[in-house]
Amino acid sequence: MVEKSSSINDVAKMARVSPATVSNVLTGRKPVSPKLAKRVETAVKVLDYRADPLASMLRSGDAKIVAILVPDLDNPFFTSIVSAVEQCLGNSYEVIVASSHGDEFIERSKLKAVLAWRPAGLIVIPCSDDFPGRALVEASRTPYVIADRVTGNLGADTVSVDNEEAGRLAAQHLIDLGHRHILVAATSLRLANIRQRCRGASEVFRAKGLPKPAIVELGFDVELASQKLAEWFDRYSPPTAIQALTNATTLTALTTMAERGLRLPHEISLIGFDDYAWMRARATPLTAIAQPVREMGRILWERLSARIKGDDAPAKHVLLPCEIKIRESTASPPESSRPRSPRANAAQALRG
Amino acid sequence: MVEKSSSINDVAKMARVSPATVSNVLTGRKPVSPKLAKRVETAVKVLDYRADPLASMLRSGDAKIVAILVPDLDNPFFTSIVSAVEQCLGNSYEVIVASSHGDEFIERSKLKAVLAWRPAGLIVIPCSDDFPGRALVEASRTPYVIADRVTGNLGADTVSVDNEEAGRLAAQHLIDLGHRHILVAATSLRLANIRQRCRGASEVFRAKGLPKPAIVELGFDVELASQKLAEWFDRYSPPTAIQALTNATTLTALTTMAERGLRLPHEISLIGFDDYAWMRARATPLTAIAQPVREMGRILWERLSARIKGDDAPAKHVLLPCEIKIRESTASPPESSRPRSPRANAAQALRG
DNA sequence: TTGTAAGCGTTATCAC
DNA sequence: GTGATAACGCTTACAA
Repeated sequence: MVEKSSSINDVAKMARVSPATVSNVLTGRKPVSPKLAKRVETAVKVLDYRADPLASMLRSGDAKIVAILVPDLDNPFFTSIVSAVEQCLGNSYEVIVASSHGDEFIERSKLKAVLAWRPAGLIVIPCSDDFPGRALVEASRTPYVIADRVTGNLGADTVSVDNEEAGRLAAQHLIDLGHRHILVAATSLRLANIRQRCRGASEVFRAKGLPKPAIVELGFDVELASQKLAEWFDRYSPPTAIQALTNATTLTALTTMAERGLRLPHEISLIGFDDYAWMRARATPLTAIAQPVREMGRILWERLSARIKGDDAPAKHVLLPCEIKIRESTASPPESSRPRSPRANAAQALRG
Repeated sequence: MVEKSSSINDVAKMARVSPATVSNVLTGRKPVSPKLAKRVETAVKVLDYRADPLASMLRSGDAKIVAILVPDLDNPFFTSIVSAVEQCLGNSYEVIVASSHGDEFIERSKLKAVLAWRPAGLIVIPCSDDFPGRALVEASRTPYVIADRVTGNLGADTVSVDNEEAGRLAAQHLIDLGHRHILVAATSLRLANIRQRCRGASEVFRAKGLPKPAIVELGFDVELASQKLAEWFDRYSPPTAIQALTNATTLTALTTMAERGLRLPHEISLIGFDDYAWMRARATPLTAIAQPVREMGRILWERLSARIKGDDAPAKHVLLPCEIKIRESTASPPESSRPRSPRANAAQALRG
């Protein structure tokens, strides 16, 4: 025997009021006399009633859903954002997640699918700066906030870290340690946030009158990335330090160094991006640029919920500061350093 | 000017048919003559129409949603499951995710919230074996599949890895290398899958006539876990090898070893659980027990979609094999703690 | 095969 | 302050 869950009418009947009054008690949109309100509340408890969100939404146009669209659900940074937002939502909103798999076409189609549910709001990490899907979102008039990747000229709220500063922080640390030959490991310069991190690094070098650091674009394919970095090492002499611009390139740098037996920090210094447990769980814990993920989630929701509540102030662009966690993967460059040939490394390895 | 998105009536009007016919063309529930069908299809294209999923669901009772409830959205294993499932879904279903934060009470409340959306199906990684929320799910008659954590006596489909074998695989490898003093690092023995991994390990030892390995329960709090492991090291003499039973305890083992300056693999061998990029991106890549995550996602969806389609065969319990990735964090135990055998000596000599 | 009309469970409107 | 009643946009009897 299937128990049909009770509807607003059942509650109304039991409380001897009209369904409208039940609705008013529950949503609080209109005042109800305490006496009737109490009757309704007990009926709700007895019947274990909860409003069908679908019917309620169908009528009101306001679905208690926040949609989150990210480029990749296997990237811990993106999932940590999802997690951080989820923790802010409590019981009042559900989360729909979707992944664009880094593809603008999929992004558009997922956007359509997700918007069809008329979510109260949308948080999106676009897979490209121009975010062509934006038109779709705006046509739907769904409140939305762009996270992480931000060109800045879009008319939407954005929440990201101060990428230039992140770049500066790392470069400054490396320069302070005496490094002059730094390799900046980027994923793709087609992303504004990556370019900003590069710019931050370059800026510090220029300010000191030093030549700009080299930049290598490793892409998003893990296998290919290691290969590209290895090729770079072969073509040019290895740098004395690597500044990774994402968690992925941190991993790539580590992989290539492990393959070549280059030891942290004395042969090469490495400064990672993001801050995960595995970066600390090492004989040589990684110095890293930590993004304030929890905080990002919090602000993302703060902005979005403001928009949901009807805030129509001009777009705000929140820039959160990163923090440098200085640990042991960065140190002064080796004495003999300055451009070294791969051969020289063998000699050095013998010392270790 | 706000463009109201077109409804089924607009399509019907443009195609000069009834709304019912439009519905029948789109859902395919009833046959429609090719001529009208074509008219409808072009109208749909012209108006860029998509049925409002909420209205459609309200009427039909079938929401194109798969809900996924996990204990922790910051644990990469759980998010990798979400990701793997998401990739199977294509465009026909949306994903609602929720986290129980490892708390049965929250689990129940999230379950209620999520079920209120009448998802077509539910995938759940319960936070405890008895899964008290189960009653809720069954009362709602939502098709569901339990993943990862499985007592086996629940009347639901389950998909997990062969945990005993996972435990055996690791223990066998360690024994083959000559280890006799192994520490098994578990999160909590209240979880059946963890107990099974333990049992697998113990079994191998018993079969060889060796004393059972020690087991330490580290819990789910990262800070506390390191502390507990450190205490264990202090109380008993450190083992020659650690067999981690989850990705979290792998990290804990690594942290404690780093803190104490214990070097892999010659002072202690470590076999990790799960297989992430960071485990390979090390001077000493980690030997690890890899769970077939993609495959789990695939089977999870295969089972769930079968149930959604009405399959009412008795519950199936799928056990997927783990794979051991032998790398360099495991080696023969150091001279002093190892029974002498020609084979072990040879191995040691090679490593010289 | 197709159209008409009746809901699905809620909230908004508008009388009272 | 409260209660009928009419939508919301769709699917599904049922009639044609």
